[in-house]
Amino acid sequence: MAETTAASPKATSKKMRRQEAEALILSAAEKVFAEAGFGGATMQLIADVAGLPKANLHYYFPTKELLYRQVVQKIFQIWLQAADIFDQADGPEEGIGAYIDAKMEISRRHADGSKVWASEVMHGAPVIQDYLETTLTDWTNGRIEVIERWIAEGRMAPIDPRHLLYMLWATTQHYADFGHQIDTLNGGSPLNDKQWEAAKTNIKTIILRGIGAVE
Amino acid sequence: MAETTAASPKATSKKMRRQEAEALILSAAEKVFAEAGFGGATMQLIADVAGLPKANLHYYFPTKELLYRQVVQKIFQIWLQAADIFDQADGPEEGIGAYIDAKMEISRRHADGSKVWASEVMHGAPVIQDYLETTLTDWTNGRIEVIERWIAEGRMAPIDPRHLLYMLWATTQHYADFGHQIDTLNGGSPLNDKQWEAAKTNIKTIILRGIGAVE
DNA sequence: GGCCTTCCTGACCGTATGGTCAAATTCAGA
DNA sequence: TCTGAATTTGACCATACGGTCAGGAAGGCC
Repeated sequence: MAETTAASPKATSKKMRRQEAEALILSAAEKVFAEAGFGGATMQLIADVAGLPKANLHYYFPTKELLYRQVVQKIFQIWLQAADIFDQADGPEEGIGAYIDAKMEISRRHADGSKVWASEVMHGAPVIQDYLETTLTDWTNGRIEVIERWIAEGRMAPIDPRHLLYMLWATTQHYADFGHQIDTLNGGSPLNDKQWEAAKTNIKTIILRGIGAVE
Repeated sequence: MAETTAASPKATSKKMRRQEAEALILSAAEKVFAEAGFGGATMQLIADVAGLPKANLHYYFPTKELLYRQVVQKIFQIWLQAADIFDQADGPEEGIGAYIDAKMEISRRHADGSKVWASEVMHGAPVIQDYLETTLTDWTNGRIEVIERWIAEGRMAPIDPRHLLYMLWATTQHYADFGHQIDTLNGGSPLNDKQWEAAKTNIKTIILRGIGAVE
């Protein structure tokens, strides 16, 4: 998706619609923010990646911080989408298993976004603190209820739902955030399809058995 | 440890020994790099935190990059120390259990360092790539051998050791790197002793049962 | 005390950065 | 074709940053 929009820069017409210009810039910004962090990223570099003059960026996004904020919000939306899978499931094996699959897919397809999010939270969430306190808190509490119900129904062991969620987030996002380290330990090459499948399988095996959702 | 050195800034004498001055600066730098990232950190801010004039920093650490490199190396040493526990263990339950404890303790006591490391790796490890390729690769391969032996001896299920290690790293470091998110979801307060214990217990329960090292 | 090494620091410099602006360009609709 | 709103852009600005340097201060040692 990120490549899709970025791969079609200023083709025929010289004037862009607001929508596609913003998408192009957001895509470039996501990449640069992921690689350099907020402080290390420069508007000039983002402009170069987007193939636009710097002044044009400021036309669509008045300040660097505003641009950054939109990038983070974009990720958060994707992040939340994986939530649906959780609710629609019948039990822990299906629900948590599918959630792991979904989050691993996000780690693979939206690695840059994941890094931006991680960076933001690591630095104390200066721009999305309100999201953490509202949306994320609500989402978390909702999922805790679901897990507690599963436990009450005897469908999994009495694990603290909160720490289980942290483990799910940590493990899946690790493949995006620490992708470079994993690639290095993989001989310098990114994981191939088979290895991604192996990763998902291993995680699901350990966690689902670990919480007593499977034998 | 970080606080110990930082808590005794220029008391009586005006002149510091190289060793204590460097320790003071490294401690301040770790904090600032963790909060702002490499690009976002400024020598001026580090100097302010250390309580020294900026020019004094450049006396001990000629460039920002050199200072940063030393901070990262310092963390890496601590990181590797937790390895010993792994080897001295008799089996997976003891070895991995103790490793989780040790890494959780590091996450709690050296949260800033962990964040600096995470930031560095996330941005492609520009300054410690050689460490990843040599020391970390060797360490990882050594641990994989140990785990494979345990599997061969039937003391745990046939899990891919590599992905198990990633899960251990991810889960334990999450409590440092995403500490702010966890604190927010905890009502805005840091985890207390009891909660840290609960976290450790939950992680050990899930993983040790998940890999078939306990019933 | 005299000397020399080490340490300290205010003032300074070149550069790069985020952001501004006014003039030019494009294009849809009347 | 004309008009006006939307878009594009090079040139420009003030600031903040990493780093330098020369001169001063401390303190160990004879």
